[in-house]
Amino acid sequence: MAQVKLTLPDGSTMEVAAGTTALQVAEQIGPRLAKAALAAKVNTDVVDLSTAIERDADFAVLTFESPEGQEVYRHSAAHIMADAVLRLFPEAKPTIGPAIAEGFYYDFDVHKPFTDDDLARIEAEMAKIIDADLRFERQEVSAAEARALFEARDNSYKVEMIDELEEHDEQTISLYRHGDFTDLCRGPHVPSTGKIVAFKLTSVAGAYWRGDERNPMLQRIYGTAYPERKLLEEHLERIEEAKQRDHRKLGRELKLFSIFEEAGAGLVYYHPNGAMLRQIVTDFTIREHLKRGYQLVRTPHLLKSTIWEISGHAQQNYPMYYTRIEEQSYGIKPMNCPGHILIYNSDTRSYRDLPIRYFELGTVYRHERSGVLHGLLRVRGFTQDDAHIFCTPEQLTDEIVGVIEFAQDMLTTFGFNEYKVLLATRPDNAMGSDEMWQHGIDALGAALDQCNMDYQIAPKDGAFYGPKIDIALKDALGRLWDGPTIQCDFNMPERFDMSYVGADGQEHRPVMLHRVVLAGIERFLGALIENCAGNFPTWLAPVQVRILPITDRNVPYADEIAEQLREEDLRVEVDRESATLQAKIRGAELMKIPYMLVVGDREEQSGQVAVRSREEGDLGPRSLEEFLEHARVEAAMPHAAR
RNA sequence: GCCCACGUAGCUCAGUAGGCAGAGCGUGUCCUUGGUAAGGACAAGGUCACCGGUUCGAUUCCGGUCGUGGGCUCCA
Repeated sequence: MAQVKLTLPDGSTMEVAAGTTALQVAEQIGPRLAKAALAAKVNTDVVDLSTAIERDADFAVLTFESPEGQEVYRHSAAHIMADAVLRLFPEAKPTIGPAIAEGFYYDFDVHKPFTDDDLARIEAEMAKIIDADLRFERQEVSAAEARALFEARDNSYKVEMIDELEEHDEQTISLYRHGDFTDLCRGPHVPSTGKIVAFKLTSVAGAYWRGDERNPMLQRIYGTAYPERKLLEEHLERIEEAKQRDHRKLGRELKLFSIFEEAGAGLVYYHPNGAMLRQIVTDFTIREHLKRGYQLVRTPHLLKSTIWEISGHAQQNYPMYYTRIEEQSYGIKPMNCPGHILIYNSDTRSYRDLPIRYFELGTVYRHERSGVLHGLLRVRGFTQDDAHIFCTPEQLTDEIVGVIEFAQDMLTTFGFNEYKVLLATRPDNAMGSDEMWQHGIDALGAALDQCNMDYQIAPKDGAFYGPKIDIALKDALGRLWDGPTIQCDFNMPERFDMSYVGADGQEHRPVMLHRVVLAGIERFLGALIENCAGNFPTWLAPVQVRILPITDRNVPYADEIAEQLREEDLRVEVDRESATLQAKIRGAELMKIPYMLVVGDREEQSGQVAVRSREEGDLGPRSLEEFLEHARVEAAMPHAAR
């Protein structure tokens, strides 16, 4: 019998008889691996363990350790869930059910939404299916056969998917069956339902078919699955811990901000601590912009609606607010670009002036739909660290590199190490010539490469007016929120007839870049709070030092120390409560204040302070000067890493 | 905006099968003046989100509005 040569992930090779299944290969490598095996990877294809290997290939056994293995595992769990749902609700129509980052979901068309009680029943039914250890079997049929199968079940969703597969020239349609449940599915799957050890259905939600709100709303059940009970429990604990870092919870506890129901959804009120935090962040941002050759500008919140007609926002029905002043319609700005363009256009610009970089902490209002509002992460009124760069086509790549580096520096300085970068390309409804688009995309891509950024292409995800780079930050629960963005704009310069005089004495159209680094300050603060769990580094902490007098006798000394620290521009407060030292320490710890200075009779006599740090606890007594030497450094605004 | 769940004291939450509303924390006063994460006593705090309906009577049941949470979509 013919032998085939397999190259394993460690680079070693092994020979097996042609026709050997992936599972048999795993068994030959080792019994433990075979037991943990969920699927296999042959060259670049992820396949069932029952797949026979017919020719030489790169070969890897996939376990739960690998992302692909997790995906297979959870996708199989989704099938089991769909089976359980159909057993309990025979009229339900399964649509799609993929694995996602931390679990899986399945969308069903049902007459009545699922309740929490239903989830428990579905879980119980899933347990039965798992106990029965039913084999997952792959079956390949023609599109016609597949269509007949799902038409018989009156499942138009699956029929629609089969039609699309056919359009994409798929030769055969694969089905996966376990027990009496058969689903349209590319696969692969784990060998049998018994492989699923620990699972939990976490929530029900509405979701539109294909994510389009014009389509019917389906009922989505979310769940997750792990090969060990312990891993599932750890996952659930992680979620609990993440909830402790939720910026909405910390915002209340640390007295940072409020959103008042009676005053309007999505509108933020900063309390003294939050306003201080915000001020430090924006002061820092302004300084960093000035360092990088940006010029500060400032534009009004109201512009005549005629401006929004020129910009095109009015015609596009951009979700903005309008008001009337003496019979004139005004729009409340949802973005700052028109204002910056007016300033640019107020004078004749030469190529020698470019690039021009206008920067503004611009407060904008957008009518975000009620269902999407979320703490500070999605609001209706927010302030952007917004800039517009006007440059020549030749300057474009350098300008983009400058912004990417700026964004990297700022994210690093604020402690964000995890983010996702997307380069969005031309959508179907785009305006502008192919050349312009290609120039923009090339410039963005070249800049990303020059900055050694890992990025993914988001095809057709650009704005209609130009391609863009989006950088997304993660919140406590791992959800992504758009942060820095750099957008090329081929539309506005046309609409506002912008120009500069070139070296040739002719008028030219400048290239325009929209960019935000922190993005929405509100959103940035929300992400910042979650990222550091409210333990702001000393330079950002709204209160840097709290002085804790042990008895009322020591209050005047505490005040004296506070005065000296304020002279040094430290943010200090004195705890005057008639409470025990323990209680005062607890209070300061709960407020996550970086330094506590305990002052009692002993300190008063020696002229010292007893330092306690949030991170390191009791550091013992020292002179005020000694504390200050250290605190001055920590409290100083950093120079962005670069 | 759409689907589901929810809205009781400043916060976290009990409770009322329709009959005068509860706890802990926090706050105030008093006592206590203490040495590195909660000292004690007493007190004040609620049109049970808002508006309407059913009812002898609604915080509780029904409808609407506003808001919140988890999703969908969109976006900084």
